[in-house]
Amino acid sequence: MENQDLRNTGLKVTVPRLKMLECLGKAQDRHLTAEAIYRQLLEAGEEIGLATVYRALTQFEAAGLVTRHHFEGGQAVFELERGPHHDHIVCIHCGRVEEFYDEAIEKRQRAIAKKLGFILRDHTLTMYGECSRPNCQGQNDES
Amino acid sequence: MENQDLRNTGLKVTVPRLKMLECLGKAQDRHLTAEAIYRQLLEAGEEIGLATVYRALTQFEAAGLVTRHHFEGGQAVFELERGPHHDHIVCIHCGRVEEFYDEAIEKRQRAIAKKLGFILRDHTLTMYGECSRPNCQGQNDES
DNA sequence: ACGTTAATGAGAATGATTCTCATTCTATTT
DNA sequence: AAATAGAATGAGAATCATTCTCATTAACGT
Ligand SMILES: [Mn+2]
Ligand SMILES: [Mn+2]
Ligand SMILES: [Zn+2]
Ligand SMILES: [Zn+2]
Repeated sequence: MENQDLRNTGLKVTVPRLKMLECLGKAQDRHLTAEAIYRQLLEAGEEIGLATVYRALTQFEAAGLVTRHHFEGGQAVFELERGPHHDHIVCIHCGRVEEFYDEAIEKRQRAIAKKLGFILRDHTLTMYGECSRPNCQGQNDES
Repeated sequence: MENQDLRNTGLKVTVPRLKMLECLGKAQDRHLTAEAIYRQLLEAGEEIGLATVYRALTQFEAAGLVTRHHFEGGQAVFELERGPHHDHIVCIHCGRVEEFYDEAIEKRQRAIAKKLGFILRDHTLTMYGECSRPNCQGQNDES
C-alpha cells in the first residue's frame, strides 16, 4: 500500500502523508488541487495544515509518486502517478479532465525536438474545449 | 504600424501602449515577461507603471494582438501575434525558446478531441529540453 | 480649445505557494 | 521500553506574480 511507496522514497511514514496519498488514490477526480486535498482531509476530521499539504506534494513529486499539472486557472493540480504518461483535455465550462495518450503525437514530438537540436526531457500537452455534458456544449462565453 | 493595430481594437492610442508594442516587435527574444517589457521601457527612459503593462497586455490578448504563454516558472510570457499558430520548445538551462508547427500533431489533436466528445477550443503544447548551446547539453541538474 | 471618458501610475490588495520556527513525531539506538 | 537525533508538522508570516483602487492625466470627437 501507500506505506511502502513512502518508505521507498526515503520519506518518513507519517499520518498526514498517508492520508494525502489515500485521498489522491480514492478520489473520483484523479486531478486535485492542494486545497482540495486539504479540505477533504479537514472534513474527514484529520488535523492537517495547508503548508504540510503543499510541502508533501512537492516531495511526492520529486519522488515520482505524484505529477503536478498547470492547467489554466491559478491552482496547480496533482495526480497520483499510476500507469504510464498521458496528456489531458480539460472542459472550459465544468473543469472535467479526460486523459489520452497518442503515440503518433509522442513520436512527432521526439522528431521535432531532435530536428531543433534539443534533447527532449519533458513535455506538456493540454487541450481545452467543451465537453459533452448538457450544460457545457455551445455555451456563450461571457461569464 | 502599431498605431493602426491599436485603433482597430477600439483601444485608445497612447504612448505606453505604442511603446509596449514597439518593444514586443523589435525584441530579439519574441517571448517576453511583463516585467521584461517594463524594465526595457524604463531603461529606455519611458515613464510607465508595471500595472499599466499588465493591464495593457491583458487587453492586447483579448484583442488578439498578443498571446500569453504559461511556461514553467512563475511568470507568464507574451508574444506579438504575427503569423499563424505554433507551439514551443524551451531550453531548461538557458530559457531559449524555439517555435514549431506540425500539422500531423494538430490533426491528431482534433481527432482525439472529437473522439472524446469535446469541441476543441484551444490547446497548449510545450516541450522542455536541453538546447544545442555549449553550456546547455548534458548538464547535471542540481542548480 | 473643451468636455467626456478612458488610461495611467503608485501603491494596496489578492491568491497561490513557500518559508520560518517552535513543537511534536519517527525511527533507530540503548 | 526509554532515550535520542533528526525529520515532520502546523500556524502564521513572507513572497511573488498579478490585479485592483483611486486620484490625476491624457485622448479624441466636437
Ligand atoms: Mn492525468
Ligand atoms: Mn511563440
Ligand atoms: Zn464540461
Ligand atoms: Zn539552452
